[in-house]
Amino acid sequence: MSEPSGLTRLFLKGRLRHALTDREVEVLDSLIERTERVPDGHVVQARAVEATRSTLLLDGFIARVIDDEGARNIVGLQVPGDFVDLHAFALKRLDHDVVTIGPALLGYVSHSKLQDIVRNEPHLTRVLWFSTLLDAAIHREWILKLEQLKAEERLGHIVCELWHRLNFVDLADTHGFNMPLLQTHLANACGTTAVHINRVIKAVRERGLLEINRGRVTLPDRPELERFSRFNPDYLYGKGSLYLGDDFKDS
Amino acid sequence: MSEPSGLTRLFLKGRLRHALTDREVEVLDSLIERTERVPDGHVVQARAVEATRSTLLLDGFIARVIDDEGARNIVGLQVPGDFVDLHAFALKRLDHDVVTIGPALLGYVSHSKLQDIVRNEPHLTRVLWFSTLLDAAIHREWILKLEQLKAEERLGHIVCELWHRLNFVDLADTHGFNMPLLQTHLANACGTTAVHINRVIKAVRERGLLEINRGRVTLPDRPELERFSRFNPDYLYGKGSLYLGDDFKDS
DNA sequence: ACTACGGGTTAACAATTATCAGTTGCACGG
DNA sequence: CCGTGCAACTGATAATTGTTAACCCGTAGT
Repeated sequence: MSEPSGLTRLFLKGRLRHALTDREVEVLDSLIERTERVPDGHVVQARAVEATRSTLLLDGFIARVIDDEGARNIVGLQVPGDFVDLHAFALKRLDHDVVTIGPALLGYVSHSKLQDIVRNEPHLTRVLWFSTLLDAAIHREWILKLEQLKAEERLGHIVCELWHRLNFVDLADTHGFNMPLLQTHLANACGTTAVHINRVIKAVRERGLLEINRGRVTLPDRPELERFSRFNPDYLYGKGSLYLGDDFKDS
Repeated sequence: MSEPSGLTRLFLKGRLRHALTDREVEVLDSLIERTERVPDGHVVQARAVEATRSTLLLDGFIARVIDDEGARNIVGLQVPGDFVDLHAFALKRLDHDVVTIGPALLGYVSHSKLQDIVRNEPHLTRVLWFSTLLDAAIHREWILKLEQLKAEERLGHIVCELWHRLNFVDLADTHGFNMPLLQTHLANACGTTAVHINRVIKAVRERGLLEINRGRVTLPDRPELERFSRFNPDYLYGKGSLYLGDDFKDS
């Protein structure tokens, strides 16, 4: 089950992974106690329930969801390599649900093992901390997007973000990427309605910037889409971005 | 300068502070190396600049700001007791600016001292981690608010949030609270324009739910405003909330 | 083959919010 | 005292988005 390649090989790939020593990578891999394949709509971690483990997303997509009077609202998305509820380790109970979109492969890490990391591995602890704050940086960009952009730009923005995040883990190609999100999900994540997102998808397609069908997203002219959506990938802390320096050489 | 009461006495007050031992409180207080009074608009930590210290907000208000083509957009607010750029310790460089709104009193903590904490104080480390994730939880609620609510409800929501957060640190009273935010700032944080927020303020005032003038916010009927704004304070992880259990007794 | 269903699509109309172009009121410096 | 500047406020109009109510089109099941 735990191959030489390592179950955690996508964790922070394209970001801070290079700051990990070989030993730390081994420690990380040894954390995963069990993997599980789960179906669409599986609740990985429910809000308000005391968490005793955290989950690495090995394959598939996951949404952070907050219920608001019956409606399920997406407040975040996760892609393979993301430690989807690592923050449940520090928070103990989440304020939201973590739910799969489409089937997914999960790897579980008990909090007692994380506890050992915090006690014995200061550098690794800091890297784990970093990874939870990466989500917060993405949250902030979503806030900006929702405050500032109109629906067409929001759609472009989220698509660009997904492309970059998938590209970090080698799941995107120059022409686009695969994803299981329905128009409903995109609408939800863009703070608009299914009807409107449909119009918007059409409009952006007619600009020649974006194709979405049957789980496949095509970006005929990504640079132009990024310009159009006022997208700048720096906030993703990718290698070479403005915000990811060489500051992790030291402990 | 460092009184017996302690400069960090507001940190996590009303939340996890009770999980700290007396010794840990002492350690925390010893972190503050220097305090400084700064004017309105002071940049506490600039984006993309390598951070060597973090800042505790002792008095005043602070905004998290992202520039987008000249416009400064507020993506978060901080109140006294908040460790406003603690996440710069794990991230090293921030994706946004941290800026005072009105004059403020700051307390500085060097990252080398935080480094010592991470090495020697696993429980305190986890509490600090918790405090950064609290901001992420607030980010998520803002995302929900921007996705779901209309301007009147957004305004009510942000005001309710501020009341609760200030109440944790004893800076709110039953009738309201003081704050230096202008209508421009509120508009910004609600993802709307100054013109529109002005109309919205008027409308909510006419409902008898809210008064805002000259830095004073009055809430004649807070429970009703919370209902109106679909506000539920659980996400603030206050004592007694659904999400803050007794899970921190252990290390 | 027929039906049910979920997701995508469209049109007409209504509600919300942005934009533009001001006015008012107050505080401050000269 | 006057002028300047900033914040608050307002009206008219345009743009964006929401709502409602459909229809289309595959796929799965009977």
